[in-house]
Amino acid sequence: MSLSTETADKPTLYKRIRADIEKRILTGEWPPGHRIPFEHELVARYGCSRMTVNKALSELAQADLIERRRRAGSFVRRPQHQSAVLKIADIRAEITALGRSYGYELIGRKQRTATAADRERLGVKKAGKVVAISCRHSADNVPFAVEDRLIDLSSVPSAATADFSNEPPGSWLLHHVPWTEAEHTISAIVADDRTAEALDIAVGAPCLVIDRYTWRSARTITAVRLLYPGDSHRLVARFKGG
Amino acid sequence: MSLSTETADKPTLYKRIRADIEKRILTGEWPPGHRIPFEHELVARYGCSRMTVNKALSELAQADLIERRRRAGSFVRRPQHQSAVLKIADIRAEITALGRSYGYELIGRKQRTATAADRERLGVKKAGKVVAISCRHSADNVPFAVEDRLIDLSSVPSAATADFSNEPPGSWLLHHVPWTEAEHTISAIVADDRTAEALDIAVGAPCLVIDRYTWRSARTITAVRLLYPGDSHRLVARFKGG
DNA sequence: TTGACTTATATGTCTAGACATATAATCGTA
DNA sequence: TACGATTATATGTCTAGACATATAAGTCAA
Repeated sequence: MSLSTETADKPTLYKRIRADIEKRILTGEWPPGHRIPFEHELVARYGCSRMTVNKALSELAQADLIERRRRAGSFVRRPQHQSAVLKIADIRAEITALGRSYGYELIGRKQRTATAADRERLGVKKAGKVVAISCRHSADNVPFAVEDRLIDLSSVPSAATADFSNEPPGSWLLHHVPWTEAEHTISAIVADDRTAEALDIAVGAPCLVIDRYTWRSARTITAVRLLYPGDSHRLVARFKGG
Repeated sequence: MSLSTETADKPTLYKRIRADIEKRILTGEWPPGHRIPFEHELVARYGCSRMTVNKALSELAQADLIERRRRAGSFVRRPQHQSAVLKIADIRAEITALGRSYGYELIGRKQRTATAADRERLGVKKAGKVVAISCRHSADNVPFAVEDRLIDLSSVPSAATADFSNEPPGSWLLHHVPWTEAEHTISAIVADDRTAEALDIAVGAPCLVIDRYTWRSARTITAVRLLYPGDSHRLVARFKGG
């Protein structure tokens, strides 16, 4: 029964409708399972055409905030705790975003025909050429992470001639390879001798491990393992894309 | 210049337009930065009204696959490696999904007026009542994770009388608290005496830590710390909602 | 009570227009 | 050459209709 709807505000009408509904869901006023007013009711309430409220509701459905069922109506969805948005920034961007100076150091780079271990790591069957890169990222001259990467040259031939001595391979790939899919696996290990030395931490200290496997339409691009000192690094994942 | 567009297929037209464009982006045929045909060109190609192609493009924009710029056109976006969807399942669901038997054991439960440490952990200023719960999850009778949780009773009064001796608090909250927001922080530690005993691992073994902080519209609900054996547990995050 | 059939209805998709608005491009001027 | 004003244009939003379709709800018979 609220009025104050006919005076046009700054945001567009469908956005206002969407925001109104979103607010009621987020505050808990309309709990999961609650039926949202029918389109024709919203049309009457906001004094607009059905296409306008339809656009608002469609976007809420696309964002998984509501569920639409023919003939039944639209309903608030139960929160899906099991998915969260994990921000895994490009390391250079991550460090500079923290206001710290970024340092990069190429430790080793080898080009070879893929070994059995390489093939398994990349998930490919054929034995093609690969580049193996190992490097270290630092923040304010303190080791931040060590990276151990394999690039499949049959998918990214230009990586054969790319110069990784100044640019980290992650940044290079981001700029040279089109849209990709990726899978991240996160685990924890304790530092062995080599890792401890590279990260300048004690042997046996905890490390956070990110294994990222990247492909594009069933074609492997790269596999990378990142090791962070576990007590100083944090990965933050936030539910609902905040 | 391809025809075969006037014979109606099973999917609706706008979905077909969206799928056509998505495919070209995913295969790399249209790389990041590439300008997608103008709406009026797509209108001509598909022989439909502008609203139809607009709906297709709007959804692609909402999914961050393309970027739309007034007067300039629509462009393929650069892949955003820095965000991935992390599936953090309810532990019971996670274990049963693996086909293993789920075991739950309440270790301790205390109700108290929030201490300074509790208040800091929950991010609240006022000293209200809280419930502190400690429990253990197991899979096939092997320790899977230990949980240490704080619930703010001023936000969730019904938790005061809830019985957590058989139902894990995470599952209970999922069913009793409306839509929430959450932030996850992931780190690594080495097991101390108490943790090692609870998880049946060696002292000094790596552990993956998830700290989850949950709230609803600026109101704190719960803070939980989950400890997993780091060498046996893996968190999988997949880019682009696979 | 149960199952099969019918009907009402809310959403799903689409059209052929309209005006608004941000901005890339162009043109003109200092 | 550099800067400011103008213009053209692609997207952004919206309307008042239309028909399609899945399905909840009601109806009727076995």
